[in-house]
Formats: sequence, C-alpha cells, structure tokens
Amino acid sequence: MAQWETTESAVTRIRLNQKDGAPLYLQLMNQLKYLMASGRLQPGEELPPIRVLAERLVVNPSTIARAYRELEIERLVEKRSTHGTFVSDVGSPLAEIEQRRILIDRVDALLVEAKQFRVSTPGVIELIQERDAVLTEGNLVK
Amino acid sequence: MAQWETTESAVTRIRLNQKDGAPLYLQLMNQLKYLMASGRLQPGEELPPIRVLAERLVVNPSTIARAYRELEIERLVEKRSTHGTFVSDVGSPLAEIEQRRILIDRVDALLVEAKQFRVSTPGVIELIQERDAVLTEGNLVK
DNA sequence: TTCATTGTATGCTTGATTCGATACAATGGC
DNA sequence: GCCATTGTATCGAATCAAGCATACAATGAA
Repeated sequence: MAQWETTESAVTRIRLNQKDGAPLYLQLMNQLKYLMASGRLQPGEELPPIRVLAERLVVNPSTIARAYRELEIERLVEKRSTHGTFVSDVGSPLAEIEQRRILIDRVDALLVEAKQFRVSTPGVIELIQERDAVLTEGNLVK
Repeated sequence: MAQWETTESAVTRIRLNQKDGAPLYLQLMNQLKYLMASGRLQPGEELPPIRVLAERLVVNPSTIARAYRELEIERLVEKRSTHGTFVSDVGSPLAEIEQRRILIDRVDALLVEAKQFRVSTPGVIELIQERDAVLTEGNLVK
C-alpha cells in the first residue's frame, strides 16, 4: 500500500478548478508555493508521486509533471532519481536579481493601478499591511 | 488638414514595442492609462482617431480600436458618435468595490511572491516607496 | 443630400499554450 | 538481475489570443 493513500499531508488541501481560466499546472504550482511559503510543506518533505496526485486531482499525469518540472526549474523542489519529488532545503534560490525584477514588476503594476484608482501610496501601504495580516493568519485563499 | 498632423499632444510619447512579449493593444492601454493618471492627458481631451494613431504607431487600425474599446469598457474614455474618442470626465468610475478587489488581488500576489523570496513586509513597503519615487519622476517606462 | 470622417463588425491566419495519451528510461530494494 | 516505482520525452488535438484585412454603419458639416 502506497504511502500516499494513507498519510495525511498538506497537499490534501489542494483543489484545482477546471473552469477557472487559470491553467491547471499553474494553479497547482501556486498552491504548492502557498503551502511552502506558509510552512505547511516543510523542506525535505515529499510530494505525492505524479500519478497519485494526478488521480486525486483528476487530471492527466502530464499536468502534474509539468508543475513539478517548473517548480524544479525554480529550485523550489528537487527530484531524487526514482525516489520522488521533495521540497527543497534551500530557500528560493532564484538569482537575487531575478527575484528583484519580479517584485519590481509587481510593485509597478500595483502602483499604476492604484494611481488610476486615486489611491495614494500611503493608501497602498496601508492595504499591504491589512492583507499581510490576513494572509499570515493562516488563510490559504482570499 | 487634420488636427492630429499638427497639434502636439501627450500621445506623441507613446511607443509600442513589437517584440516585447506584451500585446500591442495592452501596451497602448497601459501607456494611455499612465498619461491619464499623470494628468498629461486631461479629461475631455480627444484621442487621435483610430486610423491616425494606427499609422503613427505602424500597427493595424483594429489594434488601436481594441485598445479604445477596452478603455471604454473601463470607462476611461468615451466615444462620441462620429466625433472621436475622448478622455472621460469622471475619474475612474469602476465600482469602488471592484477597484478594491483588483488592488487586493495585486497586493496578495505581491505578498506571496515576496514571502517566497524571503522579503519581509517592511521590505516590500520599502520597495514600494522606491518605485513610487521612480515612477512619479516622470518616467513612463521602467 | 452628400460624403468625409468617425468607430464597428466579422472572419482569417498565425502562433503559442494547454492538456492529454502513450511509450520510454532510470534506479534501487528485494 | 528483476521489476515496481519514480520521473521523462514526444507527439497530437483542441483551444485561445493577437493581429490584420476588409467591408460596414452612423453622423454631422457643408
């Protein structure tokens, strides 16, 4: 009997929404990132085998494989030969430069939108503090 | 002689980058939003006719039409029969609720990304202040 | 009324993306 | 060495998005 049929794991929280517009593999990536960022998936922890997760989420194994592959490229997970896929020990070793570029893009988009909505920068900062409180309270979704 | 061949206008600042990945109509929308948000395009001001702008930017008129249409849906511009397309008088009359939802989405995405990158919330706020300074210095692009 | 000027509608082409099906490769416990 | 279990590779169908070409409709100044 496979481990994944019995053990409780943070991945049981994952839900994919077929008609959400967002690609399935991206939804999966993001939810895994959430779980990692919030510590519910710890470094070293094993993710379910591709086929097992595919069956649980009722999608094609290729879809899971793609999510795992992309996460590996981002160094968020490691694949160990035939053992499985594991959450990386190291933090998120995207190049600092690259990380910063991504954040800057997001910040710029946010500021432009806010300006359009006549929300001042202090207003944005206030909103950030609000949302930070909400997100770190253990809510996975909005 | 058409008005748009002679008058100086903020829209002369617009540049589309064919190989930028971002769709042309979106680039145009965003640059117009910038110009409106920064006051360089004033309420009531007329935008160039679709064909004129298309020629200037060397794209298909349909592409301009699409940008104008989307901006109209967002109530940022108004079309007046055969007169042309004008910057809306009203601010940005998306429902407050809707505006807030959009901002919350952006903020959440930003915070998740930041957390993933081990950037603290104060770090995010600092970055916001940096970028705000840059963006309000009159730079149109990053 | 005419017609120049404005935006609109529709359909096509191209390219990319997503997801699935299926066969393959590699490894390590037994 | 075998083979169960892991991830990999490759191809195909369907869908979608972007941009373009082109014909159309509406209006108002002359």
